Amino acid sequence: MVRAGLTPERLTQAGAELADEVGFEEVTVSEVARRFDVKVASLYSHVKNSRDLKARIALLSLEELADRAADALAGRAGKDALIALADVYRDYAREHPGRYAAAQFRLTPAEAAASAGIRHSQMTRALLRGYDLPEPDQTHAVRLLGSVFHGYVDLELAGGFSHSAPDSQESWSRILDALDTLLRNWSAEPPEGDREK
Amino acid sequence: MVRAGLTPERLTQAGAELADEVGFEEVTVSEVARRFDVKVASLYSHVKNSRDLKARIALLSLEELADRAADALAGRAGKDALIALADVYRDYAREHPGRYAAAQFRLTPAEAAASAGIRHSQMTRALLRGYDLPEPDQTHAVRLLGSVFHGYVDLELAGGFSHSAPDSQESWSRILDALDTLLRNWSAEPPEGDREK
DNA sequence: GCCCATGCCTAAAGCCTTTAGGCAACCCTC
DNA sequence: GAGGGTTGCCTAAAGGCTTTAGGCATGGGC
Repeated sequence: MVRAGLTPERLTQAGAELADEVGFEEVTVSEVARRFDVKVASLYSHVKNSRDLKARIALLSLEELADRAADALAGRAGKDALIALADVYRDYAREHPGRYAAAQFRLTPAEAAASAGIRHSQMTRALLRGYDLPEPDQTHAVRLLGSVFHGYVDLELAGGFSHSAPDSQESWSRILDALDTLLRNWSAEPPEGDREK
Repeated sequence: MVRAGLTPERLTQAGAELADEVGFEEVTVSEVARRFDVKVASLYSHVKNSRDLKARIALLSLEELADRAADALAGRAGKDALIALADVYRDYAREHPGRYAAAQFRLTPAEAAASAGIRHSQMTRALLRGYDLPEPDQTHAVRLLGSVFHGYVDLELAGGFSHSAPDSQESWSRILDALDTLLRNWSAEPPEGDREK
């Protein structure tokens, strides 16, 4: 019998495609095996278990996303860069919903440390150089941007903004405008926290 | 043999507790049955299927969250209200991670329409009354707040901000300050979109 | 006190995961 | 080019979750 030529990479790739088709949660070792026309047990020499397969898909997705982000950021700065980066996340999520969901997979600290996750925060930091924030604030801003990008994309994917005016693209643009303004005026704010609670 | 007294409500409640213990994804009809010391098949007279159970947990969580939000908002306005509402989401997610995850469950449009999801957007809108935004912008702002709250809480829960300075509480406060400023100056921005792309 | 409805049970099929052990195909060496 | 070892996929099997079908007994109502 002809060998199927399974490798962790090919399985991961197939898993990623499957994720985009049926949703990341529905990715199953069995279904991947079926797609290679191979018995399920065969996959277990290439992948530790179901969780391992999913983690690999997550790592692949983070990598792809980081590559796109790096591309988008090249040669841009300021608001231009902000919009470009934001659109990378949003577009990726729309093109590859399963992979995007995979990118949210809970990796172990060790896996996370070795993942492209690092590149993502580095790129956000690079982006923020254009806004010139002092250090503690830069981290706050990184977290803010991460939250908005992730939160918006996630809600949009969940169907939160569909079929209700104004359309999502408009909100997205307006929100990015607002973030740009916010970042440009970040320091020019009420001197210190007069926060309650 | 003594009857266990199963009802959809008690099953949902048990499911919610289970979710907080083991994670929403891991909630299983079998495990809930085990907790009632009852055979699995018995649950199927009270709950349509696994998906139905999860949807009920989602609805319960949305309801609880909305109740808390309503409480927190009562008698507050402006930044005070903003912080109170934001903290409701964050605190709920930290106290009940499983339920919080459940609140993100993809409901059908019909279920969503009948859920407390509506109350959530209404409350955000109520909160924004304190900032007095004209209509299209109000919707944009609702979406922005939803994105930040959801995004931040989600990333924090995923462990994104743990073990790295500055601590998460500080970023959270700073981000809410920034949002307040942003909302107060929302209209006072660059007249019209000079956005590219 | 009887009777029916309801509630939980047994049984069973289907699908997924994971491990163990086996045979055959491939590659490398002689 | 043949032998031999390694690697790759297979069969077998156990265990878990889901879901449906059909049965018996409990418990409330008459």
